[in-house]
Amino acid sequence: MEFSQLKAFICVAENHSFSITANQLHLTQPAISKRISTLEEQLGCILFDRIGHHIQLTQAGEVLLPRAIKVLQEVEDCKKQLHRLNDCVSGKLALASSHHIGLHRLPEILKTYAKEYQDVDLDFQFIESEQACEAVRTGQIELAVITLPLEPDGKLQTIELWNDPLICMVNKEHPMCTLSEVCLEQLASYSMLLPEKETFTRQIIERPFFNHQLKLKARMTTNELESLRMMVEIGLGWSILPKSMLREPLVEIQVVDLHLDRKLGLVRNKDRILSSSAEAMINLLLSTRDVRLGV
Amino acid sequence: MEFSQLKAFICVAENHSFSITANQLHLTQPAISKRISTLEEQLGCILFDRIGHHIQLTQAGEVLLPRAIKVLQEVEDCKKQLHRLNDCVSGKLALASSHHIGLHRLPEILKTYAKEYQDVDLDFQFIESEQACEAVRTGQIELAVITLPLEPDGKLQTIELWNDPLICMVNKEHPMCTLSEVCLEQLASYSMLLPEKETFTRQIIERPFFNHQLKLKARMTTNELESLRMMVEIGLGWSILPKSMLREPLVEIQVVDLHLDRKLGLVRNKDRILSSSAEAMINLLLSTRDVRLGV
DNA sequence: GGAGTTTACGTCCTCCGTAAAAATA
DNA sequence: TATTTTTACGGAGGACGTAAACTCC
Repeated sequence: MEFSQLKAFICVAENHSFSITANQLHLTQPAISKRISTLEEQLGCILFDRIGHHIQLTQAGEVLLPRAIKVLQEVEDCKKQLHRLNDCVSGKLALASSHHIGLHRLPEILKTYAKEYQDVDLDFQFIESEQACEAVRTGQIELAVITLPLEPDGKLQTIELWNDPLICMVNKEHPMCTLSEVCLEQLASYSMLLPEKETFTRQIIERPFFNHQLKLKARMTTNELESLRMMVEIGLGWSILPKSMLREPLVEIQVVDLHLDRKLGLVRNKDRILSSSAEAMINLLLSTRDVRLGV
Repeated sequence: MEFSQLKAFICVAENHSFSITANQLHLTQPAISKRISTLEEQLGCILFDRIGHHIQLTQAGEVLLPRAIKVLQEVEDCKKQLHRLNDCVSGKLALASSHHIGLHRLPEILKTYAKEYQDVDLDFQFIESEQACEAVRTGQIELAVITLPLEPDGKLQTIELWNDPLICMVNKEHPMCTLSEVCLEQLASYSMLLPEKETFTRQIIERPFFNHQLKLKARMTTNELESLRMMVEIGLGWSILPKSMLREPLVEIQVVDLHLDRKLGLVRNKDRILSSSAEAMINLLLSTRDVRLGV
């Protein structure tokens, strides 16, 4: 059974005529005749009585007609809804972010989004930036708002949103506080605290020291910047953290020739088609983009 | 959009695999690949994300899946119902009969039928036998139980059910009652009453007199045998009526070499497919067939 | 004779399968 | 390397259109 056959069948049933149907469907009479007879053959029952030139439905035809109409109606609805997908934001959005961003940057945005797009079923979770990239790569999540990786990934599209300057900070009672500024060598001589291995932020921090063949005296690592700050606050050593996290009793240490920052932004899979909900989220995020990035 | 495409789409969505789908549908992998890509092209949207070897639905695919399943379900239901038509008696039955048969032969049959086949929507009407034949010919009614025509009609199938002997009857005070039997010539000399022109019964009555070049002295005609009998009863003349209608104050007159009867039965259109309800009615009517007809 | 349906036949197009390439695990 | 999807190409089957036969009005 084919859609074209059902279309012809319905048209013939409504017009009681093969030739009128042929005109309406822009085909020839024999084509319609064949379509109907093929349909009848495949269904194993006659659909029309041909009483001279008068065509009328058999009992089987009467049964089929309303169902055929319903089927074609369904198909039309399908097409309409698919076309409307582009205009209407709905469906599910699997979104992830790192803890730090999720706590400091996203709350306002998520609030606006949830209010604006109430039809979206938002699935939000905290994942480490690196794991988030992997989840985007495998398609488990659609968007991730994270610390962007230093190395581009052929399968991932990254969009920078915010610049997050990183500064060196210590407890105000640290010996370095007496110095107006320090150099990398001095800094490396003090014990310090690092984010966990394999994190993008750690790579950013380590790079300048590596370039100068300096080895860092890392006393501890942790996976969350919040706990890293806590450790700095209780005097376990210096660290490099987002400037926005500076607060009592921490103070910034000026380091010669060290101007670090990390790029925060979103990641998506190049191979995936964007859902309407994800597209809306991207647009919302872009509207909060740092103007400095635009330069 | 084609059914085969929807089938492939559903199968791929369920298996997350083109190759497994190909096996299940007894096709090759490239065939499935093409079906899906054609469907995507026609719908104007991508249905699956191809993330490496992992296949998963896009938002558009998620929208289409339940609807596609519904459409195919509908189609399956159609086929089932059409196949079940043969086993189940339902639908509409447009049936007609002449007054006389409807009043004397059908009541019991209709009662049985209505009780046995409660799903049938019975449309029963009284029509003169000749008009009933015409209505069957044009397809307005499906079956007619009537006095069968003398001449066969190429488009109509007639099935004899009952033999209805016709006898000559008069009011018991009629002069002919004194005779033990009469001949055709004597009969023709008395005024009489005839069914309306163009009726099958009238043709049957007139034929023997016509064959003997006798002219009937018809005083009146009427379209119903009941009223014909009434006229005979009040002494307007003799008539020829079904033997079953004989009653006080009517008596039968024995006529030499006159053995008339009419065949009662059903008529259907050879060009029309029998509905299940009509088939059931035919079977019921056949079970009441006069055994003498079987000889 | 005119209109409508069916049948017959030639052509074109579509869809499938095979084979090879590209990409991924 | 082995598996999966995509692309390319050749062949078979189906669908349409033209033309003619048949039927009915």
